[in-house]
Amino acid sequence: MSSSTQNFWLMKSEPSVFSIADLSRKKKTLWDGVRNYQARNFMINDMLVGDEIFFYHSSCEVPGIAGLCRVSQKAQPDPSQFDRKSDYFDSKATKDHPIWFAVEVEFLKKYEPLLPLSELRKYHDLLQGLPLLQKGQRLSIQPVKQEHFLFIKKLVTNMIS
DNA sequence: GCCAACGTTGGC
DNA sequence: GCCAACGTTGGC
Repeated sequence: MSSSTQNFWLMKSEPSVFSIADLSRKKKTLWDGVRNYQARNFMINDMLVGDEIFFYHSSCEVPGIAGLCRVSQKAQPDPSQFDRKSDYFDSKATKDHPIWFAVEVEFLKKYEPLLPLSELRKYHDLLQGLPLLQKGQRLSIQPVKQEHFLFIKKLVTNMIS
């Protein structure tokens, strides 16, 4: 994946914690609190400024793709790992040797209504290999193939019009 | 609330 | 390095 061209992603968030509406209000946010090595490595190694991201609502009444954002700053040490009062505090991390990283993301669009997971499942043939649709897939940051990304964008457009 | 699937931890 | 036990994720 580590090319200089644009990559595409899906990032999960529980809307009760941070929703697409929150991002549209803030415009930009540091994607902190990721505590999974695979997700971290995607941020460090593969996420480029300008990469587009589906903002996914998980663990909620209607899980699905709730909007679009993009990487506005490359990965930097996640400050929450140093914060004793944070849920994301990590006693093993030091400023010289941070463990966790975060990219900054910028709001682009809110999808209204969101594109439900149940709707995406109807296209499992066309979306073959999309991590989101794979059984047991819990990764909070997932790569999305360009063809899948464009197809899903089209679904959103058709759904809204 | 249930539970399958997964990642992490820690004893050996 | 193995693997059982545990904690977490997340759809339903």
